[in-house]
Amino acid sequence: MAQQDGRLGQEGMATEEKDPKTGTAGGTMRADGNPDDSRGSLFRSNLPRPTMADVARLSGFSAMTVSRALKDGASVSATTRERILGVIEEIGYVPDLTAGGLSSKRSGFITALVPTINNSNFSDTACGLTDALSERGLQLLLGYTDYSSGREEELISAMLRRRPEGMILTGGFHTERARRLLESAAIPIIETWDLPEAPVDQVVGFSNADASRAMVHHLVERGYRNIGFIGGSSNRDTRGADRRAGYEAAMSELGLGEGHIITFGTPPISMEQGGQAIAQMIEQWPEVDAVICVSDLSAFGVIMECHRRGWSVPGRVAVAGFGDFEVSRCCWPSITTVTVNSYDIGKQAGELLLSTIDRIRAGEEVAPATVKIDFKVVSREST
Amino acid sequence: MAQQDGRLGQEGMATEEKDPKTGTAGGTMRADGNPDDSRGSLFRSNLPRPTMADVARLSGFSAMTVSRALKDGASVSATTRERILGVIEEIGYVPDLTAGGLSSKRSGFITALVPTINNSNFSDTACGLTDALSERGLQLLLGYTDYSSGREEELISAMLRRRPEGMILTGGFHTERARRLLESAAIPIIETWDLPEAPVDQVVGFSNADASRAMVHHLVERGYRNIGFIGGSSNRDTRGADRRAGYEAAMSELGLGEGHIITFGTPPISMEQGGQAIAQMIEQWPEVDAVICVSDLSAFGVIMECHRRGWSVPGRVAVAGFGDFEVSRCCWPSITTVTVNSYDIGKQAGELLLSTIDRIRAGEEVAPATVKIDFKVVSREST
DNA sequence: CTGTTAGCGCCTTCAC
DNA sequence: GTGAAGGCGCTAACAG
Repeated sequence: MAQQDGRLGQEGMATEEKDPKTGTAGGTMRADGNPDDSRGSLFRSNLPRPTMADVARLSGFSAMTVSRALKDGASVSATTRERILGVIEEIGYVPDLTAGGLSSKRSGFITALVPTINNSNFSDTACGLTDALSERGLQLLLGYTDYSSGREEELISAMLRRRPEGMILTGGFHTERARRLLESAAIPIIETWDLPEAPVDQVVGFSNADASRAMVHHLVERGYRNIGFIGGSSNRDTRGADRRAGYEAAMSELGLGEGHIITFGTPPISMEQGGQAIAQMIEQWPEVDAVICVSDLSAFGVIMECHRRGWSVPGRVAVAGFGDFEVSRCCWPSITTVTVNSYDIGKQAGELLLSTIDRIRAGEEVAPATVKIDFKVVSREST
Repeated sequence: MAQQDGRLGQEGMATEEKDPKTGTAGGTMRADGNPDDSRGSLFRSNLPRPTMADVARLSGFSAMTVSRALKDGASVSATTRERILGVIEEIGYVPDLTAGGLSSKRSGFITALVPTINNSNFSDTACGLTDALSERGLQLLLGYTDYSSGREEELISAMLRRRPEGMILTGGFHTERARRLLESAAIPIIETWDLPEAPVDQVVGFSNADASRAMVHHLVERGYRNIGFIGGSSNRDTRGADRRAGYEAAMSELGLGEGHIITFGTPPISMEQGGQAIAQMIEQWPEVDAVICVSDLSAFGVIMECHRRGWSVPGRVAVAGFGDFEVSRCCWPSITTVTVNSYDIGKQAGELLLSTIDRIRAGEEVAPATVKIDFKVVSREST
C-alpha cells in the first residue's frame, strides 16, 4: 500500500514514475476511473497563442477597438464590447501584458524585497502591500534577499530589467552598486522597517534602536538591573544590529554598565540558537536576571531551554523578544515583546508608492516623505 | 532644473559623455554628504532611460552587436565586447527584459502559487524552486492564494498575462475556469504537495492521507487507542481535509471506531485555535489519550494549553503534528510530527519543469510524470 | 464611437 | 564577426 511506501520511505529519496497507472501508488490515486491519462499531451503544443489581431479579425473590429473593449473607462459601445468579449471567450484569448507595457510604458507591477519570506512580520507587510496595490491593479513581485546585501544587489539588478513602476526595500543598507542602480532607475523607492540615516528616497519605518531602548526601560521599571542581550553574530541583519546598539545605549544611559551580550549564529537566529545562547549567557554571567532577544523566535528558544534546565521564567530570568510573533502570544509563559504593525508598514508603503507614482506622472515635484510607524512594548508573563 | 543638478555630480563615474538624445549627462547623481536632504529630487525625472540603440550609437556598433555582447555564447570579438560593456557601464544602461522577451518569446520567469508565504514548509519549497531555476537564469514570480481557490483563479489569470514559461501550483484543487486557463496556457504545469486524482499535468508530491494514516499507526504502536483529530473547520485547505480523511480511514481500518474530530476555525488553523480545540476535545471526549493535529502550529497550541491546564503531555494526552516546523523541534516537550522534505519538493519541481521546457522546445513529446516525495513520521517527546 | 499609423526596445533572420 | 530589415503584441496619438 501506498502508506507503507511513505512510512518506510528512505529519507530524501524520490521516485519518478513514467506512468502513474502502473506505479506503486495503488488505487487511491485514480478514483475518477478515467483510464486515459491524457494530461499534458494536447495543450503543450507550440502553436501560437491567439493575439489581439485574431480577436479583431474574428469580431470584425480593429485591434484598437479590442484594446479599448478590454479597458475600463474606454468608450466602446455596449454591443461592440459584448461581441468582442464573446470572441475572446470563444477562442481563449489572454492579453499579453508585457507587450502592452512595452508600448504604454507601464509594466503594471512593483517589486518588494524582503530578507526572508518565512517570517510573519515580513509576510504581513507583503500582505499589506498587496492589498494597497491591488486596488489599482498593480501586481506585487516579491523577492527575498536571505539577509544578504549581495543578493539584494543581484535582485535589484534583475528586477530593474523588468521595469517595475516602484520598489519596496527592507532596511536602509545597500551596496554601492545597488544604490547607483536604484538612483538611476528613475522610479520611486521606499525603504521600510527602518529609519535609514541616508535614505535612497522615501521611508516607511521606525527606529529599531529606539524600540530596544524602550524595552530596556520596561525591564528597568520592573526592577531588573542585570540585563543581557542575545542576537546574531554578524551584522548581516542591520535591524538586529540597531536593536543591539539601542540596548547598549540604553544600558549606558541608565548607568547599568556595558551590558552582557551573547552573539550566536548568523541571522536570522533560530529558536535553537536562542536556547544555546541563554545557556552560555547564564554560565558566563550568572548575575543576569533578564535578557532581551533580537527576535521572538530566539526568545522562545530561550524559554524552552529554561524549561529544560528548570530555570523559572521570569523567576530566575526574565525574557523579552521582538516582533510579536504568534508563538510569543501563545507560548507559556507568554513573551513580552515589541509589537509593530507589520501589515500597516506594507499598507502605508503601498499607498505612499501609489501617490508618488501618480504625482510623478502628473509632472509634480515630489518631496520624499518619511512615514514613522509606531511600536509598543507589550508586557506579558515572561517579564 | 534637475538635469543640471545631475551634471554637477562629481562623485559619479562618468560625466563626459552626453546623452545625444537629451544633451545631458546620463543618470549620474550627486553622492551623499550633502547637508540638504536632496534624496529623490533628481532621479525621478521622466527622462527616457537609455536603450540599446543609445549604447550602439555611443560605442559605434550596431544594436545587434550590443545585443550579442550581452549574451553569453555569442560571437563578438573581445575588444568589441569590452568597448560596449564600457559604454553600458558609463551611461548606466539596463536591458529591458520584457522587450527582449517579446521578440524572443521567452519571458524568463516561471510562476509559483502557494497558499501562504508565511509558512516554513512553503517558503522552503520556494527556496528549492529558486535554486533549481536560477541555475538557468529563470526568475521565480511568487504569489499566495490565502488558501482560496477563487484567489488562485485570479492569480492564475493575472500571471498568465505575463506569459510565464511554466507554473507551479500547490495542491490539486482548482476552479473550473482555472483548469481551463491552465490547459490552454500551453506551458508546463506542476502541482505540488499533493497527489491529485486528476492532475492538470505533472505532479511532485505525496499523499497527505497516507501520511495521516502513518501517524495513526505510529500512535497505535505506542499504545494509544482513543485518538482524536484537530483541524480546520472548512475544506478550504484540501491537504488538511486529506489528512483528516486519512485519519478517519485508518481509525476505521484498525477497528478503533469513528474517531473524535474537533474542527476549529478556518485554515490555516492557528496556535491559539489549537489550544481552544484541545480544551473542547477533552471536555467532549475525556477518554481521548492522543490527538493528531493538522499541523505543527496547532499541535504547539495544544501543548501550551495543556501546560496551562496542568495536563501532562504525553501523560494525560499525547500530541502529534504535521510538517516538522522548527517550533516542534524546539518546543518542550518536542512534538512528534510528519516530516517532508519541503525544499526538495521545490527543487524537484524546478528541475522537472526545466527538463520539460527543454523537451518541449526540442519538439519532443513529453509524457507527464508524477514524482513522489517521501514523508516520515518522526517520533519525539510528545508521544 | 471607431480606425489608422507609428512606434515601444529588443531579437530573429538573413545578409555580408 | 558584424550589420540591416522586419516583426514580436500591444497602445498612444491622432484622425474621422
